[in-house]
Amino acid sequence: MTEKKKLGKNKILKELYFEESLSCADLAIKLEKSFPVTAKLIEELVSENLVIETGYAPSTGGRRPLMYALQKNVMYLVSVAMDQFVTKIAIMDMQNNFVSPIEKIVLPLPNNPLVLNVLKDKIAQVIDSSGISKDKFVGVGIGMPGFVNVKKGINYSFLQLPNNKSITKNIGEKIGIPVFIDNDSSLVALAELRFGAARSEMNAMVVNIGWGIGLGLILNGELFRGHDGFAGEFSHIPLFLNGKLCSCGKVGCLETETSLLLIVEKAREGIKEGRLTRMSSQCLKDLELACDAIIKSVQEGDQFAIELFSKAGYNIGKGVAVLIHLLNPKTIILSGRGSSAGQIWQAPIQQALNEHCIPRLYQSTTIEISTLGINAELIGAAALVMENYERIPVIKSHPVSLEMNLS
Amino acid sequence: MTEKKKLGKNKILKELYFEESLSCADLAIKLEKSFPVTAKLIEELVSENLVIETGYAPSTGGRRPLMYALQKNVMYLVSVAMDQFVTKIAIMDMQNNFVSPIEKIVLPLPNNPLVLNVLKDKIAQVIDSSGISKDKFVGVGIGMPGFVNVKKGINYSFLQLPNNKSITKNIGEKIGIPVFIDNDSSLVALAELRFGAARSEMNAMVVNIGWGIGLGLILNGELFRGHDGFAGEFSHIPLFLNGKLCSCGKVGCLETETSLLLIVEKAREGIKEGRLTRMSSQCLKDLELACDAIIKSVQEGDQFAIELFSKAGYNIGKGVAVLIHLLNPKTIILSGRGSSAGQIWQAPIQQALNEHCIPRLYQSTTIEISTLGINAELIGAAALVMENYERIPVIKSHPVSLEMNLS
DNA sequence: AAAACTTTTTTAATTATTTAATAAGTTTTT
DNA sequence: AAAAACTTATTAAATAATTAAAAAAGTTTT
Repeated sequence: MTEKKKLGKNKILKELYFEESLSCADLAIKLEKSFPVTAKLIEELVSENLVIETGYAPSTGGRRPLMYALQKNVMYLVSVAMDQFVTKIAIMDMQNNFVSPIEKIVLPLPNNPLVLNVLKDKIAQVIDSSGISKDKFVGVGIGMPGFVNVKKGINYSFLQLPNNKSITKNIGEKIGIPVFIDNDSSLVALAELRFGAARSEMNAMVVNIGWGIGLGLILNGELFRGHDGFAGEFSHIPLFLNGKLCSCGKVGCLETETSLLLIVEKAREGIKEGRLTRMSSQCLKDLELACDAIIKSVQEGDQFAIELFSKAGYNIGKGVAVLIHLLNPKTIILSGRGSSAGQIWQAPIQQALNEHCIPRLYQSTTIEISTLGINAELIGAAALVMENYERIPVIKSHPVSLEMNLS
Repeated sequence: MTEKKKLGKNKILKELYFEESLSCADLAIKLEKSFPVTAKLIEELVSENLVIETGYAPSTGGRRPLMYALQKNVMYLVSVAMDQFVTKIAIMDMQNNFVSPIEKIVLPLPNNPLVLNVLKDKIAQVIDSSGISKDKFVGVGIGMPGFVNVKKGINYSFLQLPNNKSITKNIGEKIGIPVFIDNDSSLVALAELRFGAARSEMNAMVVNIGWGIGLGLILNGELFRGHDGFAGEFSHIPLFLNGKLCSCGKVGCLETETSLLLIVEKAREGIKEGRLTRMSSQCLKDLELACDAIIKSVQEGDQFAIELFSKAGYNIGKGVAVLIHLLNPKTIILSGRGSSAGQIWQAPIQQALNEHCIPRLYQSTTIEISTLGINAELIGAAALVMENYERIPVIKSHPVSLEMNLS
């Protein structure tokens, strides 16, 4: 059927997005289709100018495979990464390149009824000023903190519409392009799974070290979201008997003992108390800059900064010990803003595991630092759109235009 | 192909085991095959006397579907449920009935090199004395505590063979029937998923309240085992700062604050200290009988017994709060030996969730008590064999014998 | 340098699935 | 009460997919 064929073609495009370049044999296996069927679909995609032949790959002991990749300048993605304070918007191509400068706007989410409209306007503006025709956009992917229901397109924490209406629908109607949303930490995990340190991993925990401690769970090779899409509330597991009130209203959450927010606060306090450090109270005023400054100090060997990260790392490790016991992952990936501090995390986390984990369990678990760093969420937002690519109804063929032939 | 056909037939037999009775239309959907193909396979299975027509089901608004079920007395399962002290062996048919009395032997696992041989002899003996011919047994399913690698057939905690050789292979060679092993709590969860309170659930946590606090995770409708098969080590998550040494060598594990073992110990202490209760130190001597006695006392309203369960329940609740935050399940099932105490668990666990869980999360999670009770592990062990049924190579046709026609 | 082996691609033969048409039994609607 | 709508079952023809075999292009071994 023509409907089934389209699905097959979309799957090929999706696979090529995630893998960059594949042979017909590879694709046949991934699609779980026979070789002849796959070859035919590819042939059609090539004639539609959506896919190109990229030449022969080195032989693996036999005939060299002819490789295929996505055509350039034919499809684009809009990716949006929001945190509690700042929102970043970018346009990405099918090779994971940023094709326009990353737009950054200050947009505080809590108690801000204007967020949705500002966001819509900004996305529209970015698309407009890119000069790329709208029908070349596959979709908009948005990552945001809070309790996000992916299927319904609702964020129960921020950006709420009256009657819990779908914000993906709302934005989509304004922009004219399909919209997908997910929790920020889930998208960080998705980015790591598809393009980062967890690539092709079957069981991995991606810890998003940011203003809170987020978690994206990769189970059986897929992002796990739970029954309502709220899985991964790592920040608020009750782990400490410290009597500290958390932003969520409970007491003793993991977040009360570790997070970048806490580190910045403690740094500010320390300086006030006259701790010896290369950091100044001046450079810690703005939250984002403060965070960058502390991480820089860590890398320059500042003892106070290292102490702050070590303590935070140990407490993350206590949380990770719980994860390892419950889910027996192959690897733990440290990602998000805080991961740029790099190897500093390893020792204190490992220490916590030594103390709180059954040896057999932690010995077979590795801890790795993200290579995607601060852009993980943006990459994940783009990946989110392509994860859903089969389900996007509109698929246009792109005939070879004159300019294209000339270029 | 004949190989593919066999696979399809085995899948039908498997589906009928788990669902008891299905129409051709149901099976076509489950197998993801077309109606004609499914109908043909069923026809063959009927003529091989493996499947029987059970008449017409009530109409759901159209022609009444002809239902199919597994033939009786054609296939049997051996299921074995081990705990640290006692091992139970049963023979089950395809309708989940125990066709022989459940054999119970005292068999302490720790530091006992004889376990494997005793187990093999006992299984052989049970099969022998059943009078059922060996070729009617599909397989042996065994649940056991410890770190079990399902695929490799190894238990790293007990029953170890030299060089970490597969115990499933070892037992299988002696018995002459395929053998499968899994962790006890995983099998309890499997039983609940297939025949119990978690039936057809997509996301559920099955808490196995026994001598420890086990956990079986049902994620995306399947039993989740983790990278090495060790997922669900609920008993040993570091949750308390109580300084109590756990059997695992660590400090502050969940198990140090809740388990049936702890309840029995505390009951014994309480009586020694002269607590007012209907229990006597006499009836608490034997561990299993003690446990039964305390649960009976709870149901009879004994205040001391209820107090013990309430405290244990609250601490289980603290652990469950962690599960809910991390995995956002739809339901929590209390199963295993302790679940026979029934509704007594509800209040203290709910209390702990109120205190330690974000409202949005626990409000959409239900807590249910198992209906399978003490036999959950045995049922799960049988289900384990059938979960793997497609992969079992030997499949015999069972021609209608004379006696069968006469009966 | 030839033979044996791998891997990919192509083609033809086989097999499976979908579709459509028919029929039978039920429920809902008119 | 009869007609319409719906679900299940059966069959045959049309369509599509898989499998098997063979060819092509390389690599490795003898």
